[in-house]
Amino acid sequence: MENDNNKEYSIDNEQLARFAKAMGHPARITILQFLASMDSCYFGDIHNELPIAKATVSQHLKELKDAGLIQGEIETPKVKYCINRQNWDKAQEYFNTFFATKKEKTGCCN
Amino acid sequence: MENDNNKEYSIDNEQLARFAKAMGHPARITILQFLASMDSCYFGDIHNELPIAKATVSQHLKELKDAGLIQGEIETPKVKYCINRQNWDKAQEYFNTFFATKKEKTGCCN
DNA sequence: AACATTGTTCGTAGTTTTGCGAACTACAAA
DNA sequence: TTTGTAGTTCGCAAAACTACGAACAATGTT
Repeated sequence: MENDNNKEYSIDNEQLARFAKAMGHPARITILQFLASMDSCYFGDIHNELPIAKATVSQHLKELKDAGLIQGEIETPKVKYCINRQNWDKAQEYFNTFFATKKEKTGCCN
Repeated sequence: MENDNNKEYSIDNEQLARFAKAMGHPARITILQFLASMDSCYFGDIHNELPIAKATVSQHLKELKDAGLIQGEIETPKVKYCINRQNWDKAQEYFNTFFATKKEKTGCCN
């Protein structure tokens, strides 16, 4: 009988991959780091930190928002962004757990 | 005068984004976790853990190798893969530092 | 009302990613 | 020599990503 393992990705792995993917671009890393270093700030300030057009910045912010890492709030006429601390902590935990993976098996080819 | 900040991504941010991007797919997370849990194993064992064709697995492995997170070694007629511990540790440090970002500024919109 | 400010959304273009089957390479065994 | 095993590479297609300028929306100012 074939080894019909659970051939799907676990929810945790999906979630971790999702966080990682959101962090998978230097502009988004820069945005996250910038936001993490303060309470909050406006779109314009973020745009000012980056070498790309505002339309592109807006897109990156949307992706980070979709991944749950940041949140935005309209403060007419500006838009204030900040880290979503809850998910930020969650992401940190995911990464910590991931890198803490211990060698539990002997390896399938020893 | 315009605030002509350093409009480029730092090497560190590029590197972190690179690692994150490599981790930005559930299949690759699964592979990394699998390899991290043992000393090493063969392509076939990895393929066996995943719900995708071998050609696709091979591609994912190549990406992880390019990102420096794993390494492969021919052991005719098989190919043995393992975590690149040096870069793994480096990645871990990058993520740790990233998530440890402290609020040093008051925020540009307080 | 006309204009300025702040961002988002749209349309477009080019690149990259993801995935697969088929073909191929390298070696070992029958 | 033919066959089998273990993976990689190729060629292709669909989807997603990255980026930009232009157009737009929402509000405030003159």
